[in-house]
Amino acid sequence: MKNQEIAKIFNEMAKYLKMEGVDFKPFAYEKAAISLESLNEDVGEIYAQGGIKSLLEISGIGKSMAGHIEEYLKNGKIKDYEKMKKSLPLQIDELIRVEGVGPRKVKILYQKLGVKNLKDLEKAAKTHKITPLFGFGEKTEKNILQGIEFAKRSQGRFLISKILPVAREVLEKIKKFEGVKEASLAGSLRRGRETIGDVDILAVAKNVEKAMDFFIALPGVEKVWGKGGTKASVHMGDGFDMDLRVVPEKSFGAALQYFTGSKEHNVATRRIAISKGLKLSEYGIFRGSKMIAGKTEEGVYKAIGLPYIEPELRENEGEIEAALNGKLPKLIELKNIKGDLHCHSNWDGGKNSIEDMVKTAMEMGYEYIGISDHTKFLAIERGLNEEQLLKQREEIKQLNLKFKIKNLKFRILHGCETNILNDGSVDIKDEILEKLDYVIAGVHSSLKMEKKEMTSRVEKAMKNKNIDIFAHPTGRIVGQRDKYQIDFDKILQQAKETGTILEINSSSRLDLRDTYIRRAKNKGLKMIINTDSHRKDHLNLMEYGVAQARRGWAEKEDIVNTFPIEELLKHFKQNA
DNA sequence: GCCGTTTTCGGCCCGACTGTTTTCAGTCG
Repeated sequence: MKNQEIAKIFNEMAKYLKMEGVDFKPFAYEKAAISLESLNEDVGEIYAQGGIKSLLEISGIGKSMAGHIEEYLKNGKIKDYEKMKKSLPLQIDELIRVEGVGPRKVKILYQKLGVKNLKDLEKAAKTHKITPLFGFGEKTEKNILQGIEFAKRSQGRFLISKILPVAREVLEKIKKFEGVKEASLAGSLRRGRETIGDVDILAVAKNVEKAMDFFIALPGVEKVWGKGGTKASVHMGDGFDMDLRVVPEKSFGAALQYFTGSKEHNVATRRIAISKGLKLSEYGIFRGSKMIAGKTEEGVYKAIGLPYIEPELRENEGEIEAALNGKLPKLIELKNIKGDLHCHSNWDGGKNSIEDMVKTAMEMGYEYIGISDHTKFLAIERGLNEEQLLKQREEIKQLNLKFKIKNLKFRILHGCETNILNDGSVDIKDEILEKLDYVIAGVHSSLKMEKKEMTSRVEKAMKNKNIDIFAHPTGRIVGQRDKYQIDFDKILQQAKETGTILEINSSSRLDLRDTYIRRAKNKGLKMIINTDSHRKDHLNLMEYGVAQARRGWAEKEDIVNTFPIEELLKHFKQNA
């Protein structure tokens, strides 16, 4: 599918246009990109079927965009884009990732200082070349350096939701390849970590050579790093590396255990093996030279006196002790989820209608969905005001009625995502919030507030008896933004006292993150896993929130949207 | 650059904050 490739180019063209200070055009390019991204059919297919004319039917695609698409499909290039790159040859994406640096600043930095990439930018900032520039200053320079630090930390790692679908596709192909008996993902991807460096795949194959050749010739492979007797390594067009290791069948479990890691967990398990007079390696468990286990992971753990430990727990953060004492958690599973309560519709900045969102939720086997559009403070998301909320409530009421008539067991809940303002109040009147089924509140502005101030700001919001869920509690966005300053212990305490549910956000926020989830669980708090969907296909992100929850040792009972609706409602303040 | 019935031209994605200014541009959500 060329959809994503073209969308990426359109997004970049939008940035170039922004650099030039062009009005509105960038928005048109971004809109076209979103449209392509969320298209279910292959744009190449659409074009092949109906030519330019059918391209024009895609929303946000006009004459000019259709022309670009045609050009790309035919020549693999878009002339206008090539021209832009030539006139300003720099790494926009990289530079823009630095918080506080946007397209306009990038252009100035390039023209005045020749900054082309992150490295140039860092050098310029460190040698204090930025401060004297017109429109810049000391503070900007300092912020840039901080931004670079963050960008560096997250470099080379990819968000799990970007990688897992690609990795799964490859895995399926390998599994189906002739002579492949078994195959599995391993590494941090299998442990469900929020970011992934590279993908590890293990397989058992009759003909190692053939399996390797198949692997390195897969579509999406951009470069082959190498191919040996047991391992092949490639670079994918999506930007990450992927390894395939072919291991003997009798060692598959041991290898899987070893390559799943983490390193810390492996050190601990090997230590236990040693204490029992055994040797654990990626080839198996040995007593002297005799192999006593290794075909399956379960067998490996059993041989050292442990029950099976779920991959998400393998961080040597107490899972070994828990296993020894029979106290391992029974982790929540994706299939336990009965609904999603943080979903946006086209009433605000979302893409799909309430009905479309509902339909998708039903197809997923959910029992309920909660519509929680932004409220008025967030102008960019076209947040709803009091009046609009009431109007929306009417529409939801009608839809619910329709389901009842059709005798379908499904319910739409009506909520909203309010904004916690600087003083801890929210932007919708209480008498309106009271009427909704539930209310989400989140911090969306003044993120650089001081810790004490931010903490009491949120504490105050939690005390509001209409606010049921505190969304994305620490404000971080993976790879983009650090969490804001907040006293998390105090937030946990306040959540406990007020019965506020903490959200685990499945989108690129993945916030709460694993360690915080565990702290919340230990405190006996209830959480909810939501997707924060802005369009229907985002509803699928749920599994990443679940993975994060599993890493935080969460069980079904800790997560309120595993409950049937009647029980779920009991956890909201007004019904408690 | 896209879109459309209140418009085929003139609206679109706005408001707060920051850091820089001396009245505002750029960035962010």
